[in-house]
Amino acid sequence: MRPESRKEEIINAASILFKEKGYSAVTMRDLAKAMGIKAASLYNHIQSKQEILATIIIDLAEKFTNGMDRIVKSDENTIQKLENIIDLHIDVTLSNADGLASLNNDWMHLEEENLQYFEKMRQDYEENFRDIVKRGVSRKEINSFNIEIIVFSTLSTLRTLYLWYPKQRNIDAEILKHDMVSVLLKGIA
Amino acid sequence: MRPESRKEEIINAASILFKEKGYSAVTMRDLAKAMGIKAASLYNHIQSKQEILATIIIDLAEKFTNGMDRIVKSDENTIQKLENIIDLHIDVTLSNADGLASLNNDWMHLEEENLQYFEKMRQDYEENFRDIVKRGVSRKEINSFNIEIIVFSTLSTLRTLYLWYPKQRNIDAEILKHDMVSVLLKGIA
DNA sequence: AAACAAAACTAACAATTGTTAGTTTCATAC
DNA sequence: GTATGAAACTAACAATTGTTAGTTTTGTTT
Repeated sequence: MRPESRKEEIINAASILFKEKGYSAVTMRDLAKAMGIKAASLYNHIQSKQEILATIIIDLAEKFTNGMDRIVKSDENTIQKLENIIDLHIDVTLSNADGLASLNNDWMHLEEENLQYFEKMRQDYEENFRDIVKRGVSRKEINSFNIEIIVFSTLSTLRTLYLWYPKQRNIDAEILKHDMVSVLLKGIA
Repeated sequence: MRPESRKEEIINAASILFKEKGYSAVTMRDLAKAMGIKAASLYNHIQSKQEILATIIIDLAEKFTNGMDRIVKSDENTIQKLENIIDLHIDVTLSNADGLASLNNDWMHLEEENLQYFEKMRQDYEENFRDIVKRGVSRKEINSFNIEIIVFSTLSTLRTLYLWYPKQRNIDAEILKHDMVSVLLKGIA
């Protein structure tokens, strides 16, 4: 394991605080106290509070974007693609559950270019997802329920994984993936 | 339609602002500007910023609690109960989509008794939900996937409805209920 | 027109905010 | 042991925060 730089330590501590109270409610003094130093000392390592938020969110959004691009390019069928999307969300959630809270709840506090960049990535992601579902319906690979409802219900479950996963003790990632696929794709009734 | 009291107008305006930026990022001056008055004037109608948040969240949480209590007491089967829960979420979402943003994202900024009261209601709600699913599995009314995953995926979809519903133009509530039941209970693949 | 209540206003407060400037501490390399 | 760079510190700033006190406006009722 590569030792964390001081900057990475600060960003990880910030991720946890942002998850608990939200970006706006966390002060630089809160963050400093969590690190065991004074607020001014943070600025030896980071440029601004905003930079911390942007780092957390943009890095994660790019992981999703890159993962989705790979899946879109692949020549698998619809079910396989959906399974890969579920995998992607589980992998990202396992690697940084804290940061996902900021991505989901504090993206609107990004400034300027980063806000636009994020919104573009999110929109593209949803459109790729929707296209996969659409194609699956037209090929009769999945049931022809209202497409928007399929997209919404699946995506909202995957996006909320970060809230739920940490509460499940020692659930194996592979088992989680398998059961997730079952519930989301095969229904419960 | 009963005319809104000034206090209700303020709370509705606050719900919209809280949805857009979160409780902590909305200042009393922001809220006043949205109302077309000065910040100090708000205090002729409300006691504090905190009172606004508590009113929004507690009222909604009680709607869910009361609805769930009715469903639990009923002698319908598991599928019917789940359908009624979906109905409940859709009804509450239609009646106050803005306020649901605060309930979902800003509940941790409630103070003291209200925070405890809210957390108790949320916990009871989830336990009632889980018990219904458990009973459904043991009676073989629904598939025996991992119960926690069923609870989580269904609940996260229903809880996120408030984000998605306003973007769907003129979708009929009855159609929404029907399709929602199909997707959540019968699966998509 | 006088009285009254509702609802707005101005002015200010004490506390907290993100951030900067300049200085000191401390471990490591020479 | 002295030089160096990383990382902490103290002290302060200008702006913004929720809120209060006291006053004026507005519209309705007598």
